[in-house]
Amino acid sequence: MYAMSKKKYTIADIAAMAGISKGTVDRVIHKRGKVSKKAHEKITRILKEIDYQPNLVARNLKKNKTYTLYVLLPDPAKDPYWAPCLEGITAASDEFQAFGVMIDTAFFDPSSIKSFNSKCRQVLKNKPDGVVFVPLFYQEALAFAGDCERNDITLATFNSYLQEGQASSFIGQDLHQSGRIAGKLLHQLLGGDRKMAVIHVDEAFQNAIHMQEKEKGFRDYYGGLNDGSEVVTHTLPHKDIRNAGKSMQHFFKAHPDVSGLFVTTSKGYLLEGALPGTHAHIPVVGYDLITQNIDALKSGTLDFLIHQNPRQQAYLGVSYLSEYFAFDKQIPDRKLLPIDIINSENYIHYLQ
Amino acid sequence: MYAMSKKKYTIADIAAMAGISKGTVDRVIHKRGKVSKKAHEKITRILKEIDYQPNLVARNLKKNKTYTLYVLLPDPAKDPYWAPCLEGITAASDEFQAFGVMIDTAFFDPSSIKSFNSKCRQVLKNKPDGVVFVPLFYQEALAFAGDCERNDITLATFNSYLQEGQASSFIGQDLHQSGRIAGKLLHQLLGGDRKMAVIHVDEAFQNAIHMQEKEKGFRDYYGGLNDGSEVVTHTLPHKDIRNAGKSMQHFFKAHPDVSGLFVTTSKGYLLEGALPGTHAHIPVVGYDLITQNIDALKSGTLDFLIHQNPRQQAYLGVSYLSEYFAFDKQIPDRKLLPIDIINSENYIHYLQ
DNA sequence: TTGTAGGCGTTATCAT
DNA sequence: ATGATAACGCCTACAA
Repeated sequence: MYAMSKKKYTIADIAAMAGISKGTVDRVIHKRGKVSKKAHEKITRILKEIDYQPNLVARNLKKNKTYTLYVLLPDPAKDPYWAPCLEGITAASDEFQAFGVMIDTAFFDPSSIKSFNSKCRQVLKNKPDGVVFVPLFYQEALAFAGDCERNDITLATFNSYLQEGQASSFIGQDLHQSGRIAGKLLHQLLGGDRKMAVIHVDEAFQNAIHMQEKEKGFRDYYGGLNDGSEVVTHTLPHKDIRNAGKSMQHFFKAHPDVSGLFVTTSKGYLLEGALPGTHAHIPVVGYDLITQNIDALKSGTLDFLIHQNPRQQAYLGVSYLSEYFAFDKQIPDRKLLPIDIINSENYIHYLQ
Repeated sequence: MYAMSKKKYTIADIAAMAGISKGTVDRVIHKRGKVSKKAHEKITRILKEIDYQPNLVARNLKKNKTYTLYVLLPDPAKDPYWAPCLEGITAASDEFQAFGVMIDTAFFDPSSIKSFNSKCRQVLKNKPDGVVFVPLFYQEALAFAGDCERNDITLATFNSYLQEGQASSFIGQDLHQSGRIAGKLLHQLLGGDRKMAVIHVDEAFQNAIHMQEKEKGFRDYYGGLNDGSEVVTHTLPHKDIRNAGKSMQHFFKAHPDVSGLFVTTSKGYLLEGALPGTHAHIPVVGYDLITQNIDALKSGTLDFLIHQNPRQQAYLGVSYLSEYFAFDKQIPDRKLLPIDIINSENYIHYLQ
């Protein structure tokens, strides 16, 4: 029989034990000074002895402050990747509004720096206590983070990595490792000594760093095999997206011996019908559970998806700040989520 | 700019708006009667209008009750599968003890019904407010659930399914579907028209239902292919475990054409060195992130593991009951966790 | 340096 | 049927 919790003492209890008033105990607990050495020692000893845990409920009620958080998010209407974030935000909002945390959300256009800057100004004008945001544009995000710091606004970022520690927390994934995972999956499907292709497909330049990290991880994995495997890279730039089929045909003409594809963005579904019909099926690993990708998973165009769990990222960002304000919890400055492997049989559970 | 939270009203606010005292408002909110029709109507209308949300912090402080929960768990020392549950329990304990929830844990021997019954009696004697337990022994667990219900003890179960709804909640996985996932993985690795084997390896009979469900899912998947695939089953009973190699050799003599294995328990690592060296590598899918399996994953004996996330199951069980008592939250009567696919590159993120 | 007296929002009790 | 009041544990202001 293994007990994990113990009796709870109140400040009044401690005051009684020490033969001193509650006020003095409180001063010791909060290190406000103005306490005699004797009293300080006695109380400190008791606190240690009983491992005093303040009643957060009472503390919170007393404070009775309401905190405002802003979430700054790429518009899900412009890129469905972000849609699940709303669920996560709503869940956290429901959970913490009872504790006085109010959450507002603002969208920016993921293809417009101007839109981002404009929303940032709007958010700053509202003087929230905390901000959770996606630092899609590195320089601008850095500037915004500086503004927040100067205004004593606590920060959490997710999805994209901004900067070491500071006042800001990061929630996301190890992109390099996710590239390795993609490599492992294709290696498992195909065996060794193969020619593999990394395909970068995206409409926006902000993903460049993401894509590079993923590619590095992928190459890292295949390089480690030392079995004669080869990796080539093909980029489908912005304007070519509607001609994905054409572009891929050219690519396959130049590399007829490629036997597996790694698509570094959520645009894997574009390969539907763009792969040479003459070949047997070519295994493809992609990213993100957007509906088009799930359809492609079911139809067999895509074999595996890597899930970045945007819902959970947003949920955690909001939760961390909420718990920080409501319960004085420490904010972890780095939280890497598991890298989920998805196929046509287990995707459903991740849609929630 | 998308707002998700609204202003908060107190009972005093409402009383003032209605020109009535707080006491009457409280009576309406809690349906205690002894309120005139006129007052009732007026207050109800206001409550609806402002969508009144009681301040849970204040309510909780007022109640100021401490709740006791018991977790009844198979002894991790007897089966390492359960070890991560302790982390989950500790995490939930840390989180909720500030809200007056005390959590105790008791272990039973997973191979001894007597031990289970004895611990059950011990738990009942302590008259906790809630119990989270693993119903490993169906009949005995049913009896215990009945005892709890009679003693007004709120229940949550995890890992094994006990019974429809009632007062008890279930947290676990869709085992049938996890069998399908194993099928899909092997199918992805091997292609169609193959002979596959389901291997049941276990020391204890309590897993029988689990293993059956998983096998059904697996056969269901392969049956759906309609491509000439075949599935055979081999059971390594309790006493043969040390002779896994021998038993598997016999099996392969009878079925030399088997090209993939699905091990329905956490004992997949026993196949290390038990597979015919003459063959090329035979793909194996197993269950659970215990250290031996992870080693086997790294060495290449196992290709994929399915993660049942015992840590999260225990965490959620405790959390649900804690939130029920501390915040009057409803307990979901069924929570199916995602079925995580693990290989040698992504296991690390699931260990913590 | 120390003690005391409210008050946060909700609820239970006791008068009215 | 209704209203006033005290109490939960913590914290702050003010008095001693």
